[in-house]
Amino acid sequence: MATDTVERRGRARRGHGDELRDEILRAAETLLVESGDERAVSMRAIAAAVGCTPPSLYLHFADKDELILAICNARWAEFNEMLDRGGDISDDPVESLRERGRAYIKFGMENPEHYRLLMMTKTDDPLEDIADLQKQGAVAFQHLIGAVSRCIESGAFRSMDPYMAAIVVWAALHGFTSLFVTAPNFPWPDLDETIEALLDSHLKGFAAG
Amino acid sequence: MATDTVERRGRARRGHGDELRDEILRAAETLLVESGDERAVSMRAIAAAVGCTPPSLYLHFADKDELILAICNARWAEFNEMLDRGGDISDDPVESLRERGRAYIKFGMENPEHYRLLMMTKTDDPLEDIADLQKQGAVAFQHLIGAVSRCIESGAFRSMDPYMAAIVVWAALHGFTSLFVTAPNFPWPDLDETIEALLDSHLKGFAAG
DNA sequence: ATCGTTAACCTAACGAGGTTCACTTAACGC
DNA sequence: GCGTTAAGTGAACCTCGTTAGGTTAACGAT
Repeated sequence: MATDTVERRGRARRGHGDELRDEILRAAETLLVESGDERAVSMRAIAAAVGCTPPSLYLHFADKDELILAICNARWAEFNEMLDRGGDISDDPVESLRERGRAYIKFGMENPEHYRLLMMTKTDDPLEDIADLQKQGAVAFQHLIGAVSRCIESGAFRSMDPYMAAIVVWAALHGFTSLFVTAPNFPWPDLDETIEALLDSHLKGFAAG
Repeated sequence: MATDTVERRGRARRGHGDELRDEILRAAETLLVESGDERAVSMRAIAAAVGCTPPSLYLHFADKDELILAICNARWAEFNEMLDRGGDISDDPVESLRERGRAYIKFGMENPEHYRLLMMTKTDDPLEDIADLQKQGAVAFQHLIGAVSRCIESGAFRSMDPYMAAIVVWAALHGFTSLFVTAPNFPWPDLDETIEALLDSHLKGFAAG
């Protein structure tokens, strides 16, 4: 746990106190990604990386949870963007859903620590605190419902409740992604193949007829 | 965080030092279930609940991780038993797989904290430490592969790699369970219905023809 | 130039957590 | 009774999140 203390950053000019906030977020994220371990992201380690003292963090975040939440918010935006880009690849509704699924799993596998924070951390914080987070998650889910709905409307999928179907798809994507993130050393078969099998089976299960 | 200090337990008789080990595990498990929060399970809280001092815990467990691991091991045994009981309900392979799935989700929903520990905690401990745990998880997985294989052999499922298919089923079951455990306040549709939809879609996806 | 105000920080400390080390106490065989 | 030793303490160390209160430097006004 090499607490890399960096030289002290100079004081910000008046009216520019918010600059510290960004530096904190960047440092925390770097710490998270490089260590790959949430426990390495301590308030003290963040402060050391930024070049300030721990109490200074509290000028911008009420507590550690809020700091972590801020990181998550930023990542959700990126996540959503990736998913939508995936969904936009094809005009065919089923192929579009498939690409959305690929993008989902890809994001999780490439950003395991973020995925863990976003999707695998229990949130029993009061609802106001995580309103933004919920909103962004809800957006992702709404888009997924939309993608499924288009498959149904196009006649490719049998008639079914899109909400329910979206949950089933989400469960499958999240299930594989979170298993992989949790146990990367499991003897997974070829990953691309697995992903396709997973998507195949669902799309067949939903197919009309 | 009412650190319920219980009256001090008497010293065990000579040769019966291991009795403390069981008391520790029971106390830790009670603490985990009643608080529903992993953070409430501190070494100090466990010791207080047992009626001994924190250092005494280290007579039986090398560190906290090992203690938690021991709880997991006990629960895996129970989990596996539940799954197999579910699988034994029917002679029809597909229905048997379905019951196995129901049992899986049921266990997770009824034991959220245990499920979180068993299936959602990253294990980058050296492999020796978690060998038992891996073994028990592997047993569960082998049984699942068996259940899927019987579906294929019976002709109910199309010809496919059972290993791959088992992973797909596992991902779906784990996906729903872990989502529920992580966000119990999400507006889930009727749970039984969701479970059936989830299983239906997969079984249809695997169906022969 | 310098002074007062105040935004932007820091020092020191608290309590809780995991863990360790040196020490004590009580159960048993003799 | 008496030594041996299994079975346990007590006090401390270090890290962590967090807070209360003090300090300092950037700026506008004079």
